[in-house]
Amino acid sequence: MEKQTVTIYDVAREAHVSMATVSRVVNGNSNVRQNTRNKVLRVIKDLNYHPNAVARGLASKKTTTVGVIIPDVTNIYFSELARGINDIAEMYKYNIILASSDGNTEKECRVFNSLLAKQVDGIVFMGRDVTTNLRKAFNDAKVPVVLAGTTSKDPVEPSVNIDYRAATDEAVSQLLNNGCQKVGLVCGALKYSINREYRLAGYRDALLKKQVEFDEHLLFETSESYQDGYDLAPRLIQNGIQGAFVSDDELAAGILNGLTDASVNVPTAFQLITGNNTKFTRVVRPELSSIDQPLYDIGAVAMRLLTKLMDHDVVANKNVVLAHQIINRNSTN
Amino acid sequence: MEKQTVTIYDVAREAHVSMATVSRVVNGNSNVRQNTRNKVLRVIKDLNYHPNAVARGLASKKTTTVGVIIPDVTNIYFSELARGINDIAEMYKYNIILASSDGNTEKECRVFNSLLAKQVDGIVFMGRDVTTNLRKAFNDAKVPVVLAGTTSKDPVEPSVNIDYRAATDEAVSQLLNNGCQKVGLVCGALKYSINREYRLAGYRDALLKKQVEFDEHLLFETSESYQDGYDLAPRLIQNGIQGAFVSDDELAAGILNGLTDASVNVPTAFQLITGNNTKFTRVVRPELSSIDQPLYDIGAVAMRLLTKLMDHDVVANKNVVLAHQIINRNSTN
DNA sequence: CTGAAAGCGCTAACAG
DNA sequence: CTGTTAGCGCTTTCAG
Repeated sequence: MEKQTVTIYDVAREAHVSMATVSRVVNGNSNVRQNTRNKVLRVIKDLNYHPNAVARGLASKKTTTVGVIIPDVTNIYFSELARGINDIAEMYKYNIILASSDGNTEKECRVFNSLLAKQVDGIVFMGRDVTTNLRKAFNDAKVPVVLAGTTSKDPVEPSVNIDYRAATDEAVSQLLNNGCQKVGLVCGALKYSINREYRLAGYRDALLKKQVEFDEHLLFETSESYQDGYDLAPRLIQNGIQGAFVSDDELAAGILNGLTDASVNVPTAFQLITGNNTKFTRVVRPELSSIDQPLYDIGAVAMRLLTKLMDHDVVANKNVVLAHQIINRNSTN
Repeated sequence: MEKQTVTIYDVAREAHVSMATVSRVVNGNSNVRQNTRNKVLRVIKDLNYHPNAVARGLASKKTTTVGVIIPDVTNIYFSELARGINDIAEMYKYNIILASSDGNTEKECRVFNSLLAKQVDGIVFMGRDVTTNLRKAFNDAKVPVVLAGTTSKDPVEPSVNIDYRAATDEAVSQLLNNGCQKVGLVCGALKYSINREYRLAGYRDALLKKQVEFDEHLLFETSESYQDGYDLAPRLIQNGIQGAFVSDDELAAGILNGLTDASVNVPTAFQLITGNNTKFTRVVRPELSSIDQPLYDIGAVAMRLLTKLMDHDVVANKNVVLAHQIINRNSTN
């Protein structure tokens, strides 16, 4: 006893009008007499008609669906971005096809193409970099792509970020000013432009201003997990560092706890500033000072930018830079 | 200079075969001579043909897309489930349309219907309960729905969970056995069946076994946020409790820190067991003892179950209950 | 303001 | 093994 799907044709027949008219009222086209509209609306309700978005997509060549590529949903940095993206997408009546990339560059390309196959109207990309292959795919696509919280070597694609370089500079400068003789930079793989072109550069900027020479032993490249941070703590101490800027909050939490467990007091003996100001900064003790990135807003603005691009609106600035600040809690003096 | 989309028809023409044949090779149908197949494959590559999933969806009435309803992506409990769902969906070549509900019952219904409009082949629902309206919508839908990490009053829809009642019972029993005279239950709104029908029932089970009388002053209904937990800590102390089972990890983290800041030592003066064993349990100090829910697996199994349902496979048990355990860390003796 | 008709790009019998 | 032929359910000119 399969319930027969009721189509626009059924409605048209029952309402004694044409499919075109039904289509018009469904789509809110004003060119329909009020009387006719009401009649159709009634039949729609009676028949419990629901437009088929797939058919609509095929006919109109617009799916009102956007693709969102995310490295890992369980990473709070990305999920905060995703929430901003989601809320604005919803506001503009777009659905989201979420695709995980695992931060795997090959998979990024694969899911990107699968998103295109689904005829999404646009794509928001989150990742740690944009590889040459991926950039090529972006260019070949006939739908707009915007990067959210994601940098690349050159800012050729539309994007929304904070100024990571300046932010890192500020954080490191503060540490230096706070009396740390040696300040470390702990961050993810330098093969990623976010770390190499922005954070490392900002770190060097700060050093330069203080006329402190760059020492590669104070640069710690690691994966950004709690455990990695915890394990790294002893090495930090051995290197005679009194402070560090850490790219990721979970990583920083690990370092903090590792330090504490090694009886190194934070912030007395070691100061820490982390990079994302996620929930983790407030859960640990002492609470972590952090660069405050407006993650939700970055996602939201990125999605808003995408809607403009999809509507072929003119956008003055395709590379939005949102404001950041440093929030001092108890891991700094 | 819009690039013209190349269709199956273009491929057919260039390869001197029919659309049907092209369709066959694209879909891996074996009924094609190797020679023909190669010829078509070459043309596909030459023309850079990519099948249009929307057209395919309309023609075949299957979109290879599933809907996933989630209260909040930034909630680690749900995002861990989502990861399991995602990975298995990927394995079975399904895309995911992610829809946020904000835990809002009315919105749950709305997004459910919008998912159906998109012609998803099935839906995984995450939430804190299944309202009557929603259940009605589930029943009226002609695609399968499975609940992941989500309970309801009666287990009528397919679902994957742990035995929350037994788990709560165990946790509370342990607290009682550990010498806590008064054990509190701190959980989210009792209007949700997960709290009322399962956690509270489990709490009572434990009490009964120890012949401890139920005291409603030891039951704390609250929203599940870090701050709420922090603010709740003083009240817990005032009520003369020496231990509590807490439904949510962020909530528990707040309580823990609130207790610590009020100079109440955990676990000496107060023991805590939390419910989800997420990252938060290991980031705080002392580390939190917890019920260990296999969140990833719950999501994964739910998605696997959905694939079976979508394929109309026979499934023996539509209400899967996965094993849990209690992990003792440093918030219990 | 309304209707007729031609697709959108693909799958799925059915024939051969 | 391959081709023909209908649609899938809807939008969209184009007439009127």
